[in-house]
Amino acid sequence: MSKNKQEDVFEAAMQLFAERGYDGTTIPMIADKAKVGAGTIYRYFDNKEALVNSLFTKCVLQFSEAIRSDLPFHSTIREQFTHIFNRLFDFARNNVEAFLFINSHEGGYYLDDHSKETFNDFLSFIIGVIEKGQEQGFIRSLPSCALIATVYGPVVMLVKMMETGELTYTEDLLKELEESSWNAIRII
Amino acid sequence: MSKNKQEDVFEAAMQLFAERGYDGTTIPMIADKAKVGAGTIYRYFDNKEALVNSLFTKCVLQFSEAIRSDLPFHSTIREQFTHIFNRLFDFARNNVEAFLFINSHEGGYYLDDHSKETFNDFLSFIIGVIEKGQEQGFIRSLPSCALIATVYGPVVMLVKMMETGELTYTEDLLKELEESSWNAIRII
DNA sequence: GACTTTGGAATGAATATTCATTCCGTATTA
DNA sequence: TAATACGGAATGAATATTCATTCCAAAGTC
Repeated sequence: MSKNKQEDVFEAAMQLFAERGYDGTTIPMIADKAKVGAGTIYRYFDNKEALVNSLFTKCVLQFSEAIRSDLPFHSTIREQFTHIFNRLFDFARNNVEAFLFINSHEGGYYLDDHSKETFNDFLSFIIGVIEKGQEQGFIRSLPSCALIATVYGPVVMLVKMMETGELTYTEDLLKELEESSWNAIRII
Repeated sequence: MSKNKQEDVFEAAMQLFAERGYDGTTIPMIADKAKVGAGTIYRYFDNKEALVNSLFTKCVLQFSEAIRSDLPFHSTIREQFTHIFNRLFDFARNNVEAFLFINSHEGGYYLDDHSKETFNDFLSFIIGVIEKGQEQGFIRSLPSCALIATVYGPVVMLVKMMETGELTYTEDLLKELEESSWNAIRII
């Protein structure tokens, strides 16, 4: 029998939300998967919405931390890009459900202000890096959100493809993808 | 009073599904938005699943047709790429809901074989173009699905951003984005 | 140490609510 | 007028949420 029921609920909810979406997942489904009573979930969370918001911020913070930690601020933009791209992919591969959960629930009508703010804080950090690269003349002068889409958009799809088995991860593939992404945003 | 109720239902369902997802959208919501009675929906569709599948294939076929028509088969790959990229963006901008609906529902557990097949047919066409480009030595030797992710992933995010007002469309932006996408997949 | 008390955690059956689907009286059309 | 389309209330199933009860580990008592 598990010690930390809240963690069990988080884990079960994350898997189900990632797979079936917020509205496609019922509280009994979560309870079953977490092996707790349905009522137990309400000891930890006010309601289903509070659960999804709590889980969302938790995942975003983990994600943010994974990308931001150890960023080589004083290296070249090219090296910073490599760091971020690799961390992004590492996180996505090691936390597939969390990554897919974040992407499929970002923008959901059930997210509260705190969830949105947490996500935007993370985006601001990335935008900062991009703008420094642009000032230094290495990165295309596209709107920063367009550059984020250029790099992040493919990663989301690629991770889904790896999850379904359409695509197999190798280190060489990662290197190719990184180069490809860099070519997309750099000034050539 | 509208003449074509089925079309009204399709339109309302598409908007709601695109915004709130399949499970987050109720039949009464669709009926209200379409200004028909809930029962009327069942005159045209067996049930909610039949509706979403019918709408999905309809949207995919429109999308597919928009991309495939007039493709300059005998021009260079670079020109074919321009054609596809521009058509893709045109379709997405002129049919935002259809485009977002397709992307957020592709892979849904409620899709039937016919829906999946329709979508895969379209993918096969794109893969064909990619492989020809690879044979000719213009396109990176990445798995074709990875190349699709590289081009398509950003478009999905960009269209969402334009929808929320984060990003504003201009012809120059489109040109920049096309160049950026091409740089991502071409052999440099 | 053995026994009792206690308070919070956990449960899952019961309740309240929402939703897909049906049904039937009315309106429209041919 | 007969046939068909329509609307929206009615129905029953599914779902979120509550709550009376059980369980259990730790504290208190002898």
